[in-house]
Amino acid sequence: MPYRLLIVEDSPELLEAVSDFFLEEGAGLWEVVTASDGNDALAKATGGSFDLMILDIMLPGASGFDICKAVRRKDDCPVIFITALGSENSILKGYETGCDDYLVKPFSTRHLYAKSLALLKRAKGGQVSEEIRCGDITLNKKTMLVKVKDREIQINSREYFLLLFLIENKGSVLTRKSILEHVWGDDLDVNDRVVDNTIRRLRESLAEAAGQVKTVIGRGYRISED
Amino acid sequence: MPYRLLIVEDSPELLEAVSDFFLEEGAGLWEVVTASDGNDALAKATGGSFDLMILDIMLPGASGFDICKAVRRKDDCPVIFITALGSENSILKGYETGCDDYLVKPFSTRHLYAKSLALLKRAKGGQVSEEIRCGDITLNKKTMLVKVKDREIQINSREYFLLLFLIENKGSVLTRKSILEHVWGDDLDVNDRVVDNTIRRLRESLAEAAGQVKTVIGRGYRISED
DNA sequence: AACGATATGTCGTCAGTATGTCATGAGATA
DNA sequence: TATCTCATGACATACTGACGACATATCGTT
Repeated sequence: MPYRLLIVEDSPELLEAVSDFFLEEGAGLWEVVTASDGNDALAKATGGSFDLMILDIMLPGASGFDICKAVRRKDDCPVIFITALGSENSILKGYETGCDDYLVKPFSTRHLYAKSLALLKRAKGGQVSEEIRCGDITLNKKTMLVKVKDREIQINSREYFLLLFLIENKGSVLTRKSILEHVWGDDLDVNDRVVDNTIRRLRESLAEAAGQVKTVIGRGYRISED
Repeated sequence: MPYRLLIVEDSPELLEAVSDFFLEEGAGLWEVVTASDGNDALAKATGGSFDLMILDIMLPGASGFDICKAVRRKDDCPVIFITALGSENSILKGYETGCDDYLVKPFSTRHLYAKSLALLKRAKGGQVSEEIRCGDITLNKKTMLVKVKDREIQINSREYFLLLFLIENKGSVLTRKSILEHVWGDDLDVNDRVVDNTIRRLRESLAEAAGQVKTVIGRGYRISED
C-alpha cells in the first residue's frame, strides 16, 4: 500500500531527479507517476486517485493551477506547487486555488521530500508508515516489522533498535560507545560485549542478509547495502 | 545531497577564495552559489532554499542585513555575516536581524569554514557528514570510511587515525614525536619505529595514492595533494 | 503465585587480525 | 667512505571479535 504521488514538471532532468529521490529515499513508500505536459497531467490527475501531487506551474498545455482546480472539484489531495523565480503574485494565486505548500526553484530535493512527508502525515492524520530500506532489509518504523527480501522475519526488541540505529546511520561506522548510548541509553552499567552478542543474534535473525552487517575491526560496526 | 551555501561578497578575490576553500575542503559536501551585489543576492536568497548563508554587510544594492531580513521571513537558515568595520554597532544590528555568527575582516578562511560547519551541525541536529579530501584521498570523519579516487578502501584502525592526523595537518611536516603523541596517545612505551611501520602499512592500503605520503628525511612525514 | 518461554546480559575460549619489534639493506648526507 | 635515516620483510605477541554455554530477567499464561 504505497502512497500514490503525481509529479508534473516539464524539465526532464528535474522530473527524473525528484522522482528518483522519492523512490530512493522512500524505498517502497511511494508509487510515482510522472507527467511533463499539462494535458497529460490533467488526464492522469483526474483519472487516478493520488495521495499527493507536486505540480510545476508553468507547463505546456494546461497550467499547474488548472490541474489543481480540476482535482479540487473531486477530492482534496494535498498539492505542492513548484514555481520558477519567486513572483509573489503567482504564489498568492496558488494559495487561492488551494495549494498546501510551495517551493521556489531552485530548491533542494531533500527539502521537497520533507515537505511532502509532512503534508502527507497531516493529511493522513499521522498515519504514514515510514519504511526504511537497506539492501535486502526493510524496516517499518510504524509497524516495527522487519523484512528480508519481502519475507517477514522474527526479531526481538533489542535487536530491532540496534538494527534501526544501524539503518538510520547506514554507511557510517558506529562505535560500541555510540551504539551503547543510543540503543541501551541510560542502562550504562553493561559490558561492552553485549553489543557483540546482540550483533551476533541480529545476524542470526537476519539470515541471508547477515552479511550486510559489517564488522570494522578496532572501530565498530556498520550496515551496508550488500 | 550536498548542502546548499550562498556566499555574498562584492570583492571578487575574496569571493573566489572563500568559495574555493569550501569546494576544496568540503569535497562534495557543499553546493556553492555566489552573488556579488545586493539585488542579485536578494533574488537568489529568496529564490533558492539554502542550508547556510555567508553575507557581506556592505554591498552595492541591498545590504547584507536586508538579505537576512528577507530570508528570515521565509525560513530560518543559519546566517554568518562578514563585516569590514568592527564597529560594535553594526555587529549588534546583525544580531538583531538574527544572524547566527559574524566575522570581522580580515579573517582566516579556515576559521570561517569551522564556524560554518559548527552552525550547520547545530541546524541539522548533528547530522552533518564531514568529508576531508587531500588529493585522491577522501576521508569521512562521520562514516570513518576512506576512499581513493572514489573507490572505498579497507584500512585498519591505527592506519585510519594516522591518516586522519596527517590529513588534518596536511602540508605540515609531522615529527614522529608528535605523531606518537596524537595517534598513540598514552601508550607511550613504544618504539619510534612503529610510526615507520604504520606509515608503510598505510601506504600499502592507499595503493595508487601511496605517493601522497611523503617522507621528510630527518624530520618526519607529511601528506600532500599529489 | 507458579510455571514455562523468551529475551537479554555475562563469561571463557579460540581464531584471525592488528600491531609492535627486530634485522637487514638501500639510499641519502656529510 | 662513513654514517645516518628510512623501507622492507619476517616474526612474535597482543588484541579483538565470533561463538557457545550459561545465568538472570522479563513476560505471559494458567
